[in-house]
Amino acid sequence: MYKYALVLVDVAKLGTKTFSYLIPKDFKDKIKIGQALSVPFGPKRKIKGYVVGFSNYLDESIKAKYIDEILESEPLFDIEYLKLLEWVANYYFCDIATVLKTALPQKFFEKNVKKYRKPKKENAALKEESGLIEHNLSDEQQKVYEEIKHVNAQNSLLWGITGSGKTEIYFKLIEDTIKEGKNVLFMAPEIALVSQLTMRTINRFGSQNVAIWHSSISEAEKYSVWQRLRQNEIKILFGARSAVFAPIANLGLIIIDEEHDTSYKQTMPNPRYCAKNVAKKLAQLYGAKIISGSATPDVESFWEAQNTNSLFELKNRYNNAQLPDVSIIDMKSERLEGNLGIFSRTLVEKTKQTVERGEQVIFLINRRGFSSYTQCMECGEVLECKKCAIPLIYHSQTNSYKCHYCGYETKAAKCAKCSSEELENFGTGSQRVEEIARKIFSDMTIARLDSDSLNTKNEHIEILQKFQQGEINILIGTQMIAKGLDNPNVTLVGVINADLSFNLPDYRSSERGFSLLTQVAGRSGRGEHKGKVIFQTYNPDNLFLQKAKEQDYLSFFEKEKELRQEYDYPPYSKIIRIIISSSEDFMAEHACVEIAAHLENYIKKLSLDERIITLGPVPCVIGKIRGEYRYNILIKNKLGQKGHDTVLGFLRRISLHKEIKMTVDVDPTDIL
DNA sequence: AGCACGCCGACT
DNA sequence: GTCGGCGTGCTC
Repeated sequence: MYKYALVLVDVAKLGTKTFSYLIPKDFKDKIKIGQALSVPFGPKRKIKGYVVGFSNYLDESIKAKYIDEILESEPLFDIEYLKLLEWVANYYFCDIATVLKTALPQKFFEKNVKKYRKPKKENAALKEESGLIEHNLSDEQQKVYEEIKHVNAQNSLLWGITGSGKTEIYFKLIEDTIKEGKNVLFMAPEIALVSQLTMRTINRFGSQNVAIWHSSISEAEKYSVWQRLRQNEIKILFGARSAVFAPIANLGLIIIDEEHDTSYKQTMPNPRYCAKNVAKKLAQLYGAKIISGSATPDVESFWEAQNTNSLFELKNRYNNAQLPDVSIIDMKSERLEGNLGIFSRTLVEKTKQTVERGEQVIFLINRRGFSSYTQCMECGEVLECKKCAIPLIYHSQTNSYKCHYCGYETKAAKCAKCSSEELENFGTGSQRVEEIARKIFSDMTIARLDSDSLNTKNEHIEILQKFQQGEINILIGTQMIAKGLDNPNVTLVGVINADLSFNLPDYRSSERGFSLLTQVAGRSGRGEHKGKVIFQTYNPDNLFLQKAKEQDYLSFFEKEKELRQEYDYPPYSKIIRIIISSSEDFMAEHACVEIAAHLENYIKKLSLDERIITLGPVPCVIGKIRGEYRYNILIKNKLGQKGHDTVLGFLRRISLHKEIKMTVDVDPTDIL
């Protein structure tokens, strides 16, 4: 029996440090790894902590105190789980307490933790509709399924064109895993897709032992699901990004659907983890397998799958549905011929024809709000957020101007410089598309779906349901409608401004643009009728737009790979982005210059400057957010784990003036 | 994070 | 003389 318990204390900044506490005699048999405790800390505080290890030795200079109380009778996690958290903290440059805060249900951090009691009622949201339904796989699906089943690789990538029936293969693998007595984590990029998939799964496997985990699930529910997972009462857990941290007992299979989707990466608070990457570690620790799937895989994932012989392809649409016919409309010639509107004549005509045939239409406009910027007609000033260096976006719905970064909103329609009220809105957002569409297609039913149109929680689902039932002729939406929508009656997709997707100053913008356009094109013609897709553009010659028109991922990949290699971008390097910010512009800049110089020097001294390339400092593309001025250092690491450790090790030793903030983003999804 | 200790300016 | 400013450092 051990004398001391090593306790991870629930205090930020002390994340990686553990404290030793004496174990009282009557606690000896009860204390296990992962147990939540109350411990004395400092002269007059009692705080929460978690057991992360044991020891018999303690330095003589330290006088240990006794553990105060056991807060949960059962441990919250096991040793492997702890290793996962430690790995996340190390890799993503934060402390383990921060990871713990993200990973565990908030209920565990409340002051008065009650002992867990099993809920009397079963989860009401999950209604069982039917038992096990057998689905026949097509020959191609069957072949791919067998291959994945017998491959040795831990991670497999299922690359299947839109509508090829990847889900059926997932289901088959889930079935096998459950038969082996193991459990499954099924991740989808966002909540709407999680719900859709959950319904399908329940119809297939029944509601027993299925649970959901994402950011909109209540804390009480998470708490209860956590306990059920720990007790091996759940066989399939569905979830978004945060579900990688759910403590699934006996994990056998992880499915990552739509793996190209950037919402697997948490961008905002620390830990800025990517659930795909965490899943890899999780699979390693528990000996589980991963199946990722997409029609347009992440360039890095595809590259890796190719190089590890773990790429599996579905070439045909299920039921032999044909891929849609895509055409590009040059909006410049449209203008020259006198059409100054946002809809090309072809799109208007095709829309009318489609709706007349009783089929449905989707318009994609990759920008919410009414316009893209508002300019003063007296002095030329563009309305800008006071706290962020980006334009305010006019919203016709609320008749106000909003900052899409900090959420600032104002009704004041006045130029900040000359107070003129002569303002004009330029550019096209989803609300303008809706307004104009309602005029042109006045006899049709039109609905808009973007993050502003969601007044009530269920509105999103209601609109989608109406659309699925054919009550809506035209659905206008931002990228959220490009994902997963499976309506066989949609035969026309119009992309209002295909250029928007490619023009961000970011190394991944081609990839995002290609993937968005391919995904949204894939919504068209999923049923018996062949689909049509129209990309409207001012840059008809854009190479990646051409590739998206041809729906040729492989050719896109080859081209993109060349560019990435030329500029040392992933997969030929790993990126670490350091953002230095401060409310004082010059302080941020000065600190950033200094850090960049020191870092560069350090790397040079180690003679690693050939393989660890530092860029910067440069002002961020968005130079100010929420009143904080921002500067960038970009590191391209071609030295793998060693390079990573070198850079993060250096950063950990930096101490900063209190006016200066440093944010480290490992493997960022964008570098704005 | 808190909470103490500690070393300098204006006050009953 | 002391009350209190928050800079610095420690918490098993």
